[in-house]
Amino acid sequence: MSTVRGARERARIEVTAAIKDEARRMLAAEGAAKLSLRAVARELGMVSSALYRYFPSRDELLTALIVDAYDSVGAAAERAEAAARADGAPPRARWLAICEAFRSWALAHPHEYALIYGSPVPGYSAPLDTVGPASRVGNTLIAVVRTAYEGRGLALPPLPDSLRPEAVRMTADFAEGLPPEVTAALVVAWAQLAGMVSFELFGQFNRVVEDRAGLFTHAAGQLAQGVGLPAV
Amino acid sequence: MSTVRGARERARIEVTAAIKDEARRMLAAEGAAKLSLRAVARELGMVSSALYRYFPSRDELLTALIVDAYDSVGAAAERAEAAARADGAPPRARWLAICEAFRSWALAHPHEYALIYGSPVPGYSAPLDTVGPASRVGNTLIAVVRTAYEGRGLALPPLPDSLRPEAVRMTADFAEGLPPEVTAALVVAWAQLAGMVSFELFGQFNRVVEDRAGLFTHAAGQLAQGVGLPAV
DNA sequence: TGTACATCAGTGAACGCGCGTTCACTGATGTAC
DNA sequence: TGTACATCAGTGAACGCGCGTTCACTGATGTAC
Repeated sequence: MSTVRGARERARIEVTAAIKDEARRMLAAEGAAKLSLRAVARELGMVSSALYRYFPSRDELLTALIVDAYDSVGAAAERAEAAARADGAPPRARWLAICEAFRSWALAHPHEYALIYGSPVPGYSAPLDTVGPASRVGNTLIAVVRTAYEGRGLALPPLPDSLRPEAVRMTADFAEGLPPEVTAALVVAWAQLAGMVSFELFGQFNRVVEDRAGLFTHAAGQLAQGVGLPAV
Repeated sequence: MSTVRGARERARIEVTAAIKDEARRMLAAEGAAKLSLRAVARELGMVSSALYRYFPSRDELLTALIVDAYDSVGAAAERAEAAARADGAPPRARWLAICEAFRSWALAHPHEYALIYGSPVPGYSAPLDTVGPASRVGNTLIAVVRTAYEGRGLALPPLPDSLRPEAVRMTADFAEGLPPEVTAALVVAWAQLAGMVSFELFGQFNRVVEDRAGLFTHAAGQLAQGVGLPAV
């Protein structure tokens, strides 16, 4: 009954997926601003109004793509971490694995990256559905650092007194169990990690950096240091 | 003769400026994607075709805005550095002044920031005219660090052997006189600085960080450390 | 198992919109003699 | 200083385009009796 729903229901799922796939393809080819319902419908051999059976508006389609992108990069980060953990890698190596996975995903999906980490799409404001998926990469980083700190107490990153209340609040909000010093350092490291990737992807490294992979790996290691993960 | 050119020439300069001002205003209100020649003309009480006397296409207008934005943020960084230097501030304080000026400019001009440091405008590729203005902030950071290193030799940031050739090349290209270790650290720090600002501006800190100014200042200090600027 | 009705995916035409760009033009400003 | 011509800013109409969204419809799939 619930598994073998009628042809109608299965068709609906398939068409919805086909629409998202095609939209993703256009996103990759042209960017979010050029994504149009009409173009997607055209490519699918449907009439544009038919899409309204599946998405009530263009913004809803965009939201679905955003959620999918967050889930995609989140899953990539989680996979990389799990693989490193399965190899018995220490926390620092798992941190680096996540960083590399993040960059690789971004290079492979530049427009999806831009959609979620680039300038907001004008006139579009992300609904709350995106909050959960948006935090998957960050949570993976937090988890790695947490296990490192649970294993053995480590030297804490510096934290100015003026920032301590904020660090305590953030810890309670999404990094329970970590020292506040580490939470603050983590948030900074995460923003800086994305900064490296954004500069590479958005062209700021053109005519400046050539060995981008090398520079990124180096920076990711420094960031690991910054959150207190031991060098060896 | 060259100073008191005819009314025609003066008018041309004024109208060109008015067009750019209005375009900047629309950029601030709606973002780059919504910037249209027709809307600018409408707002200026002209007919849209008249703009073609001043800019041969929409892309040329965009380029002018991009160059202006780079110049604007570059000038802000240079002013902040000069003011700190005039106060006799040491290199670290001048570095921090630049960082704060960068963030302040970004918060005051979010769409201009997005235009130059956010996702590239689809279908638009920046011409070479933008290269010079684009490097003003970076050059200001380089200059501060250079004076610190010329003053007294300081502890060098770590640099893996595999990255040394690239660091040497970058040094020769745009940071002559610095140790390669510092050049590499500088490029990383610059990308990470922008990463902090982008996360704040593009909404990644929503529901995560509240004391954004505090976190940024802390991070900017850490970055100063990272390029070898002494804590005191 | 067969029939009557309800559901719903997809159609096709239309609405109203805004866009970049071209083109022949008019009329004011500037230049040469 | 005055006149004839050249330059050029701005006009207004038009071209061709693509967009999101609505709406009345047809016809196939599903459901109840």
